[in-house]
Amino acid sequence: MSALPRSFFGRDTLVVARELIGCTLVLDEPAGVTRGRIVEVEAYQGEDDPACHAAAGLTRRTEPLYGMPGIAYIYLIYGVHHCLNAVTRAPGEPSAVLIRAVEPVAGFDRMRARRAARRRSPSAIGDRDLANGPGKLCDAFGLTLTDNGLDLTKERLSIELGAAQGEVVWSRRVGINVGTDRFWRCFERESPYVSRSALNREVEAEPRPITIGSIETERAVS
DNA sequence: GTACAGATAAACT
DNA sequence: GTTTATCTGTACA
Repeated sequence: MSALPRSFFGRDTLVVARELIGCTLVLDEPAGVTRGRIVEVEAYQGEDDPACHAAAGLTRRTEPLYGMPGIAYIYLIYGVHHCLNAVTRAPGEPSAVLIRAVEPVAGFDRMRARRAARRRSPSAIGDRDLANGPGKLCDAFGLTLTDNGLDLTKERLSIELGAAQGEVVWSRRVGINVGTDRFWRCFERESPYVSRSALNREVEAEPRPITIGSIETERAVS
């Protein structure tokens, strides 16, 4: 297997989001390889998307969003957790896919150790809870602000092609107070490895209309 | 099983 | 000084 090329990421964000479902996030370290199947993502697209960090325009923080597709945009949220995004579309078109949950495939011990290291009590962490959320995922893969700007088409952290399993559905994005009209979260409906907030959600099935290249005309579902 | 409060730091106003 | 694309422990059913 080889890393997805830059051309994969340099497309419409909703298309990239959908096709990332089933792909494998790969961390290659001297200690071993850590792998997880992506089962849940969210799209954040353009300065016109009020929930996208680029809605505030180009700043030092949002600079990666305006850069090359295939770059990792990692930021700290609530002062505690990190979130991993893959930058999409062409340079100057700020957008990204937030990787929200993966199904652990390899490197269980490293994931468990890194997750446990950031918790107060040493209670056991089940496989389902290793990476079923954006913050947990970054903990499990050891990703921090120092990894912001990593090139996902290179060796250390990459994504390999894969296919979704079962039904794939879309819902509103979570954890935000604006832009909630957009059904831009995509996940495997039957996967036990999606985040808790993906359960019992109003969803719509595929196929859904996608207007390539025009976020203004993107359908809002009420 | 669900519900809630609190943690904590970087970026921005 | 305010905001934030979350997780965890504790409480209760």
